[in-house]
Amino acid sequence: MKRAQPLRRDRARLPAAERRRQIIEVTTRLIAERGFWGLSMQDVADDCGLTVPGLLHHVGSKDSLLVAVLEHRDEADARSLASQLGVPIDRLWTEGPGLVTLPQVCAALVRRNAGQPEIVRLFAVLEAESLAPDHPAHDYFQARQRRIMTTLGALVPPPADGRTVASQVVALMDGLQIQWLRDPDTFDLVAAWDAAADRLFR
Amino acid sequence: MKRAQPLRRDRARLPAAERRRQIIEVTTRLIAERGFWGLSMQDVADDCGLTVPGLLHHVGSKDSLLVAVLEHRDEADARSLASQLGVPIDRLWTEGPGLVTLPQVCAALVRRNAGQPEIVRLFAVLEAESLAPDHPAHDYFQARQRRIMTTLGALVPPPADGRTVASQVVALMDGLQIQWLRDPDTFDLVAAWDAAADRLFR
DNA sequence: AGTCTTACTGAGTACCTACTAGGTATTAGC
DNA sequence: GCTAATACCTAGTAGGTACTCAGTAAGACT
Repeated sequence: MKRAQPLRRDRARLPAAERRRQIIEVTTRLIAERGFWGLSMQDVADDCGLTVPGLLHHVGSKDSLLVAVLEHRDEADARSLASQLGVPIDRLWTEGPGLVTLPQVCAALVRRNAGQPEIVRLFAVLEAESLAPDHPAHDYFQARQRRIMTTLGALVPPPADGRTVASQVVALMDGLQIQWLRDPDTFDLVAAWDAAADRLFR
Repeated sequence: MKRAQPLRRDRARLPAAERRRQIIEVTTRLIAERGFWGLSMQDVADDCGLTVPGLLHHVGSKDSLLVAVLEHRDEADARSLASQLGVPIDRLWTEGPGLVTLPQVCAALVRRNAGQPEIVRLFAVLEAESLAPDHPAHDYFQARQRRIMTTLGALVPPPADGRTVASQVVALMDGLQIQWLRDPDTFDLVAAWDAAADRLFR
């Protein structure tokens, strides 16, 4: 992580990996602002300090750029969540009961999200946009929802139905996040979640 | 309300009011599918069986078309909700305690929404898109959120904090609706809400 | 120093964007 | 049946869209 922002306009030829990281970072921000339909390759290229064909050289197409952004996020999120809970990444989802509880995971998730509003907005916008079946991220988000429901549901102790609880937890988190994003200065996401969690978990 | 769907392609000259209704109906569907950034006047015109200038003759501009759609929805929703609760429209929000309870309003809302997935999607997509400050519906949704919080919060009995509860209720509804929209065939919105409401309201 | 790889550009394609100006033709009122 | 209002069209503007092709030059390897 060197300086990412003060990019040089005058002929900055970067190694592919670094340029790709920059492109994904910029795209993440722009999708959060305008959605995927509203994203233009021109804008991405401008913010990276290169031309549109130069951008396409790295990402191939607009659709595959979106996929790259999503995959990058999932990877980073899993890594961060694991370290925040003090659990090795490969044990994050495989272990069912005992290792971590659902309230713990949620608290960690919310606290992480509270620090990166742009990423949260990216997912909020794409989550809604991708409801349309022909959206390039439609399948991705459908699979993601299934994955989240099963993995979170597995953390719920037997008496209650795991999927139902997971569904409510996810709904509440998503909804609170949107309210927070609309009014980030006066709405305290962490406090709102903790209050809601008190009600939801018995 | 005559037949709205089988529109005639061959020179159908409609009175302004009727054409406007059709335009709003079509636009509602298309925004639900693609968002506002992804909406094109050409598509709206095509689905109405007229040209783009013909469309602009009625709505003026793309932005004002969006405003018209939103205003139309609010109006229709208020009317429907009032009749579903057996309350006159003007008394819907003005009366605080006693007339209707929060769980009642929520149950009515969810049941109505369960019957119009396209409208729900319209709001889900626009709600996320309009988080960006330069979105034409940004102010509208900010005002809407404030309005909903105060009016729903006023229905909560004194011991609890109205705005907090309202915030949780709205979050849960929004979140469950998205999950439902992603999987409308197997996800039962009304059942999911009733289960969640049981947990949330004591 | 020379070769190979590759990050990147300039020019161009085919098409879509919202929107305007000015006109036509259908309808409503008298 | 005439006139006025208006629903709608054709043509055009100025600009944006993703993407392709062929070439240039910077860096790495030998």
